[in-house]
Amino acid sequence: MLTAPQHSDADNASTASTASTSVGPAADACAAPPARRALPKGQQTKASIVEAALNLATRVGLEGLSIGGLADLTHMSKSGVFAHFGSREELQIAVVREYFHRFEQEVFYPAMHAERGLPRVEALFAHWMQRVAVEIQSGCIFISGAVEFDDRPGPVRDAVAFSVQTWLHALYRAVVQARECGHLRADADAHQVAFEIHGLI
Amino acid sequence: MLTAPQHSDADNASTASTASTSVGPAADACAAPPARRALPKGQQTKASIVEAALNLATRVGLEGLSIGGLADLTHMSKSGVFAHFGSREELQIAVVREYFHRFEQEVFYPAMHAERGLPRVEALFAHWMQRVAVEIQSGCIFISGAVEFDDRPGPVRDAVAFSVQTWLHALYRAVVQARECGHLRADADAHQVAFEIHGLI
DNA sequence: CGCAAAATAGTACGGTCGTTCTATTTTTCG
DNA sequence: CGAAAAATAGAACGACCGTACTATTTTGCG
Repeated sequence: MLTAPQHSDADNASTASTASTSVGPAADACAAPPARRALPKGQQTKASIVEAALNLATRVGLEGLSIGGLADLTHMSKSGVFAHFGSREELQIAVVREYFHRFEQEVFYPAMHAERGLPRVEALFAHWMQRVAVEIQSGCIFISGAVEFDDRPGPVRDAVAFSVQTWLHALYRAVVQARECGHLRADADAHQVAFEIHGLI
Repeated sequence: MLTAPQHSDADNASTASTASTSVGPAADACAAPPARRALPKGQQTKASIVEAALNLATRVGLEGLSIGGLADLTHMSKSGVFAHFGSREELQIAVVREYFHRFEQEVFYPAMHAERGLPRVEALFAHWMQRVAVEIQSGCIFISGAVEFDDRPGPVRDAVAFSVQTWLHALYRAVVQARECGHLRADADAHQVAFEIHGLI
């Protein structure tokens, strides 16, 4: 996990990350040996719904998501889709979380294999750029979400803000480390640098 | 006008700029002497509707505009509001145009009083910043609009794109002039400079 | 298998939306 | 003033939305 204060993933039991390859804590209550149980049908389709929602959201924004639309895309009934989330808001939040999760997987973790310091900062930047390049023509959910929920307080806004801040903080730490390693001038303002890198994108 | 290829304002007859102080062509079919005719009631309320829509849109985005909502804000009936535009899309376009118009008035024209070259570029930038500062906490329609209509082709998107491009082009010209005046190094990429100024905001 | 539980479908309700149509009021102008 | 024209109101429509409720199907497991 990035720098999450707490994530409360236990009570939710199903953020529906495509494959529950347990990135984090890894220890469920179930002490199942290496024999991977086929994940209960439900979460499977829930994951596919979130997948579809993710694709859709990058094009129409979080606010453009509709349960009926997703029902069509996934060839299900509206109520079938609805049942998995309980509300539209929960669905939006699930999408944000999943997006964040992929961001972790595709940008953050790979970059951690680079040496501390400037190389790591550069790796973060490179992976980020790569991801943005793929998304070009669609849109980053964090950005569009931030605009959409700019002044609309609520859980969805919170989820977006949390994700963005967590990411920004990780970027900030990498910059600090780079300075400690002497890769950056000692008088460089780490916050400022992180912010500017962010702004570049 | 900025650098508008053509604007087709004649057929529309009523972009409802608060006061029709005829910035541009100035020559209507009516050859009225200095005696300003009170503008026909209709356009007057249309202008006030656009005004309200402008305020609303900076907070909820172009996509968040609803005819019913505006009807409440302006103490009119939905159909009363509707009649002025004929469609929601037309209303959105009217808002974009009005925003553009104010941008002209408050950013572009004042800056033209500055000397050609760097001073003018700086004036453009300063007025722009000033406007953004006032809008802070609400939002620039051009930016939110660009995000919202990112991949939703249609007249509204076109209107937004046209406005942004026109503005950007004006900025570009100012930069070119600055270079010609020797205020900027000759090898500076004008497009790049304009783009980066834009990015700063 | 067989049965409980989970997943999904189906239907319906109340709400908002953009739009249309028809009346009524207000403005404009000869 | 008075008639034509413009502006506005009001009610109704169909579409879509999120959600709640009740069947029905499918899954998982002893």
